[in-house]
Amino acid sequence: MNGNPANGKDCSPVSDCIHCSVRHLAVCSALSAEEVHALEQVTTSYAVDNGATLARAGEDRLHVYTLTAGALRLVRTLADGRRLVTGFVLPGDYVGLSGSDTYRYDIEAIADSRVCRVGVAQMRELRLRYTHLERKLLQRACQELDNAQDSALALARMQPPEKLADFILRLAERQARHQGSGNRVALPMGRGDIADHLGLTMETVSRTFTKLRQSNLIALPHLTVVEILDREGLENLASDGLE
Amino acid sequence: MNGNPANGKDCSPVSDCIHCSVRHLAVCSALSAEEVHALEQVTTSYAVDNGATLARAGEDRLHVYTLTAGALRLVRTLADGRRLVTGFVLPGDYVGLSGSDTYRYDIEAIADSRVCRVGVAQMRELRLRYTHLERKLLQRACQELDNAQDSALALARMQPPEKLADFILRLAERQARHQGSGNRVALPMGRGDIADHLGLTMETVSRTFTKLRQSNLIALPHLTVVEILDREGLENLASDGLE
DNA sequence: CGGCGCTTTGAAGACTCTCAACGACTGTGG
DNA sequence: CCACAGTCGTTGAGAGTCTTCAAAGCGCCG
Repeated sequence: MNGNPANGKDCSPVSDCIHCSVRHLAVCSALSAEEVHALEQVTTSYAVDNGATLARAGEDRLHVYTLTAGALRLVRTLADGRRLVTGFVLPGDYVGLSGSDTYRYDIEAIADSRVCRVGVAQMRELRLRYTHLERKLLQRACQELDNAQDSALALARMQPPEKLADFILRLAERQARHQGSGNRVALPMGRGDIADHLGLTMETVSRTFTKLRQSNLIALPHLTVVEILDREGLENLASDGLE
Repeated sequence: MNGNPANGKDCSPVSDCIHCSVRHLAVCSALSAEEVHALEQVTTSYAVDNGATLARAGEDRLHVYTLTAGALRLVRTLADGRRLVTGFVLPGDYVGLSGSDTYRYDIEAIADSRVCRVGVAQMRELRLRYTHLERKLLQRACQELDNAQDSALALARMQPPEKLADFILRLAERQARHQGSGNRVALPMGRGDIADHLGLTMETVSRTFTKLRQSNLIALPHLTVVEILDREGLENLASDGLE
């Protein structure tokens, strides 16, 4: 509810990137110890409460972020309230690859989170100074582009069970980067968020979860946890892409 | 029909980038005259017949392309034939921003075209040598990312008339970069391609065209030409994005 | 001029959405 | 510790929209 991420407590203006738990995942991994030091000078680490908004669509794009803990959602809203959740941000992800001067989506925390914030101007300077960083960002942008195209395929042409299977598998793969967790997938987002990410309604998402459960493809030990029972079956459903 | 782009005739192994008609639009614009010369050494300009396939999904990603004339489509196909046209490529556009070792879509010519082809290895070398180029590619990747997110919003949440209005306006904007043409938009792609780009059927696209025509928003002087009669009305339909 | 491919139009049907009520879980206050 | 209220998710019935299937129209090229 608090629009301002700076909540006084739990905000360290100078960070400790070297010991960062997601450094191996984040774009910072492109930097040497010395270069990381330069990054620290312009980085602020913030705690962000669940439900807080980091930025709103249309505002001047003043900062870029790297998530170190928790989860964010990127949301675009049409005039009449129709929503698209462009993406979910997990620890190690970078938010700031855009050609626009203004934010193109709201950035909202869906769990108690922690972000590293850098001004776009400072980031630009770092990019110019350290070509590794620019290279890493390009690489990241290409990956996100691939990812966006996968999402588009799902949005345009898949049926609800296929969409959900695809979503679960891709989330599982992303989480596997952190914990080597096998078949349990955490769902930090609500059913409505999943619906707005897959172009469905919350009701359809709910019905589809039950369908997958009744088919013994997944189990739902908790509202926020999916257990993959039949990975092959899920992958089969998600069609696994190309012809 | 011809899978091999090299058709013998009309293929200049050494190009003339300096006088290229789309140089101001393409990524090459980041290069100095001298640097362009280095690019020329590794570039081949090909004529590509309408209907020809430049690459297939799954093949090793050996080349990147810049389109200098004509039009291409990028196509992903599911096992059962469902298609998504990921995007249309117009002169000046770059095809090759991907994190994958293999092509993620078929690249097909939908008009008699001409491309500049560069090997990925050579391109990588140029990127390392000329940081302008890498910077330009990052900028381009960010723009494409923005674009992909706009497409996702349309795919997920817009209704057919909104999708089509949005599509026409965005195509018009892209074509305006070339000819300063005002209200006439060329449609190099067929109705089926538009359908597979917007997540609809060909029939729905056709019906929606007639609807927009009957609403006096557009005219269709030819199958392949749209004339925008009421730009404001179209933009209104397309909702123009944010809340 | 005739044939072929693409597009348009029409009618029936399937699917998801909408609307509505029920159920489960969480956190709070008595 | 229990009861309760609020939020979020699930389940059900009906309606609307796009799709599917089918046929006719149009333009292009031989």
